[in-house]
Amino acid sequence: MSARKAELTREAARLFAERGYHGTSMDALAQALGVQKGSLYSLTGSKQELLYATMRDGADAFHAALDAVPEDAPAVERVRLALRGHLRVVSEQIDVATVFTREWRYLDGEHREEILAERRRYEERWRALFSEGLEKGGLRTDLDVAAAALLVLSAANWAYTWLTPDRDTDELADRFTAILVDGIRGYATPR
Amino acid sequence: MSARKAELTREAARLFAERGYHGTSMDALAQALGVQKGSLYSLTGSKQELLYATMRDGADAFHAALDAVPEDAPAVERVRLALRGHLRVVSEQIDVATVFTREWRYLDGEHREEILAERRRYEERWRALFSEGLEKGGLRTDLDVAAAALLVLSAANWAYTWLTPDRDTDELADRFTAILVDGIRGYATPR
DNA sequence: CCTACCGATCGGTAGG
DNA sequence: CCTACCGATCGGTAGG
Repeated sequence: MSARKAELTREAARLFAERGYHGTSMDALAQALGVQKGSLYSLTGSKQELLYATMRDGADAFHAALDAVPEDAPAVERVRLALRGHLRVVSEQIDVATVFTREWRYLDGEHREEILAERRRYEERWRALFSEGLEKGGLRTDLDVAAAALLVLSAANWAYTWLTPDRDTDELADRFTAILVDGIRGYATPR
Repeated sequence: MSARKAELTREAARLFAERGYHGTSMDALAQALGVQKGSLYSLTGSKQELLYATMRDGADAFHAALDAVPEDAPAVERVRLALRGHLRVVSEQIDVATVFTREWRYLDGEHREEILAERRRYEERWRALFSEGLEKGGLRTDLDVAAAALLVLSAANWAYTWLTPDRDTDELADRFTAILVDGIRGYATPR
């Protein structure tokens, strides 16, 4: 992939994140790159293709973050690292993460099905984090695994709306984990 | 407001939620109502006005839900009821909640500022729930109030993507609260 | 990478 | 609520 094409893909992600897919015209995209609209079509086949490229980047980044979580670590530790990984992707690739999280519905045809499958698989892997923790021990035995996974992943999926580059995402992930692990109730809990 | 105008607003919310503001044409909206496009303009001044009407409905519904949380209840109970209220709005007005949560950025001018202020105020009220709980007691004294509010409200804000009419939202809110209150760690915590 | 263009569709209006 | 229309813009293409 040429440097120019990479530039186009990056700029497309930025505009799709800022104005939405349907709110971004090929003309605006061309202006952002300093060329005429027609010139874009030597670098990409269509606007849809640019959306799909961003989606693939997002799916790959989020799955790679989960791949880095060690399988043999304690359950609570795995959740902490998974959350760190997710927030790090959002922070370092905010445009890609935003488009992946919010604009997937504007994909057409097979690409839509493919990305939807990636999203489902990602959620599935998060649920496995909790269900494996329950099996191997480390999580309370009466834990509602589905609800716990839904709670954490929901918070993670909303992060693109408030994460700014200046925030320490690792520390924030650890704060979330601390709340999630020991709760908010007001009496001493065992350390 | 005539019944016909209410129908238009409802249908606009539905299409904005399904296809996004920029992905919904006035022609598609007219078709959904079984009239010609030009006829819509006797019921509304513009497409923006329809977006704004939906936003107002959303802001009013979410704030009304928080109004119903008693001020003198214990902190944990207030969080539980606030979460119930939020999820109930999402469940009962899924289209309005979706548009309010996801499409506010496509509002122009003063309406945009107004709705943004409503959203900020809503978040502020959630944070107050936690900070008041910390002051009056009921929450652990070492709680990171900002992180706790961000965690819960983030999860709530993502709910429009997975809440279906068949789910018992009150029960789900209670499950979330249970996890949040006592944590997920695997040893007995005091009841 | 540009110029010039395609048919289709956009939000909105006039006049009835 | 309809018909007929407005200028602007849409994604995309041809030919260079």
